[in-house]
Amino acid sequence: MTEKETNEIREEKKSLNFIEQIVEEDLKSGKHKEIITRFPPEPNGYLHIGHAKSIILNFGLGEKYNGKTNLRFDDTNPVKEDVEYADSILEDVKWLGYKWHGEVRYASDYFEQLYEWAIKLIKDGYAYVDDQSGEEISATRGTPLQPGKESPFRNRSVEENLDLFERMRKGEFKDGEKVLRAKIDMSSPNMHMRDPVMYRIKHAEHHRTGNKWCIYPMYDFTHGQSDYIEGITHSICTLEFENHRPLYDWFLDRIYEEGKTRPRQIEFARLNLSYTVMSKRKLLKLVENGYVSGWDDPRMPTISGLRRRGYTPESLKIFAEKVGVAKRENIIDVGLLEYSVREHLNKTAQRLMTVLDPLKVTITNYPEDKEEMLPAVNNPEDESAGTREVPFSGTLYIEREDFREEANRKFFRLKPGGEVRLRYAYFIKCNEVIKDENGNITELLCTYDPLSKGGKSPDGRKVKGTLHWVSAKHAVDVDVRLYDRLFSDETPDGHKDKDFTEFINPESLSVLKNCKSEPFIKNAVPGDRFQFERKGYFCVDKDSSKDKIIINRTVALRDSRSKKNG
RNA sequence: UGACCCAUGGUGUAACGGUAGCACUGCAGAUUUUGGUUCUGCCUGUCUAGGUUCGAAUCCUGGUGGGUCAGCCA
Repeated sequence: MTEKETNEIREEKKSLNFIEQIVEEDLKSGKHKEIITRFPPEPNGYLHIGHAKSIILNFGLGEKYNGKTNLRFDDTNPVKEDVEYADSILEDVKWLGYKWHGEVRYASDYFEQLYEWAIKLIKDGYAYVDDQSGEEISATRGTPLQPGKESPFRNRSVEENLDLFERMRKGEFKDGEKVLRAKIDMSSPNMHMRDPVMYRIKHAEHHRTGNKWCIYPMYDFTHGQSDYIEGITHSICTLEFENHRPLYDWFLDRIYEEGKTRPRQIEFARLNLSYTVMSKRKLLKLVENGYVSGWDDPRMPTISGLRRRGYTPESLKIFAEKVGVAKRENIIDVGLLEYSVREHLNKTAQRLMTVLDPLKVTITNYPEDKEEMLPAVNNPEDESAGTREVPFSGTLYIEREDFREEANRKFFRLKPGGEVRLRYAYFIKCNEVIKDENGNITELLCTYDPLSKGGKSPDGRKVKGTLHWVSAKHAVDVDVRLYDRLFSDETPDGHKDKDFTEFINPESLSVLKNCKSEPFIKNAVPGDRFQFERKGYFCVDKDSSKDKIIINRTVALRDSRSKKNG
């Protein structure tokens, strides 16, 4: 290898994000021989693009450093969780292309162990049963500026605590009657250290443990220990858990046994995207109030929505890579997400010609009844994709916007007396414009140049415009759903006095009926992706039936024409 | 008036005490049978005030600005 080549490799080497740096240091120092990360969703909603970032981060780390990544449901609150959500989460992770290590894990599988640790803490004088009501606990917790007050039950004997806690488990008390709290410091400047609740009573059926338990551990008493049980080395979460870290460590300090892997919590900034909302609550509102058709509506920033919209797993990985990982609050331009799909789809998508807004064109000098098949390239970025045959005839459709009666110099599509190329077909010249009684253009009469077959210039004359087209006789009617951003404001939930729903874009969906596509589309099945030449990337929707193909626009092609004024 | 965290072009993200780089966006141009792709060039940045140092985006201190925390949610 030459010096130049090694330099190039060095230059191409991506710099590490701060978590990768920590991982590499831990591996290098021998702190860990192998890393184990985890993705720990609560099954209480659908995953969104922000979760995708986290999934890609965690599983990506596992892959990159030859470690493992677990998938664990943080299912400690039975009243909010549901198998429907759990199933969708599994589907999304699989779709992204990741395989979790071993079986799916559940925090609920650790309830017995957690209970034993709770007993240990009681015995060691680190936990107590509190009889105060929720309101009382809340009122005595203090504020960030003022210390809290100790519970009158804080100094119960170990024996009494043990007895009470056991009876909590047995179901002797009603919801809210008692809780188990950690005995830490009611005057701590960190609110999470003011005797946090470890267990609460909920006589509710759990989606996995059924009615076995009526006490459920809180997140803080569950997460770190679950990490510990699984041998997680790097427990990566978002910034809002930063203040929980002292508590995460406090519990671990009390149960940790020498020689075992001790997990480290690391926080990074969650993803925010412009022109959308990301919180589960708000997404739920969009679904419940019918602003969208469901969690997988192609306008939703959910993984299932993006999938239906036509995004590829690869495109989301490209996106995650470009977005990076850091601790700074951020709002990513949705344009970067769009750029990422285009980048992937440009290299992989089958090209097709589809006319979205048809205008009839009759080739007056083309022999009546004649048809011919013309070869077209399937993907100019991928020679191995080969070619296909596209039928041509004397009656065609072109895009209505590709013709203008009055056109300036910068408009180099079809105009009266002007000549354009029909892609892979012929040069045509417009001779006559036919209109209805209202003055609407209904048809164009053109002539073609037989010598320009294949779109080649027979005499070297320049024809700047190239249009897509479809033979009328062979056209397949399809419905196309055009999507635009769901909100008209960059940060719809960033206004104090206005609800985010006020910024919903009324034109986020428009449906085009009877678009004309070439016959190739007939074999398409839901999920198939195409580039409709000159228009954008599209994806066959699951709503398609045998007699009607329905297509979603993933994203339009970049368009430098609309930015200038051609 | 507390604790913790953060601060680099319009947006993201590097630089680990030694020339502020990359990507996206924007602008200009080349190529082009997609006004796509590709290629070239350009614009724009270290929150502020001190300090340490031969040298500071980087280390220290004070400000300023932003985020998180008062669920028996995660």
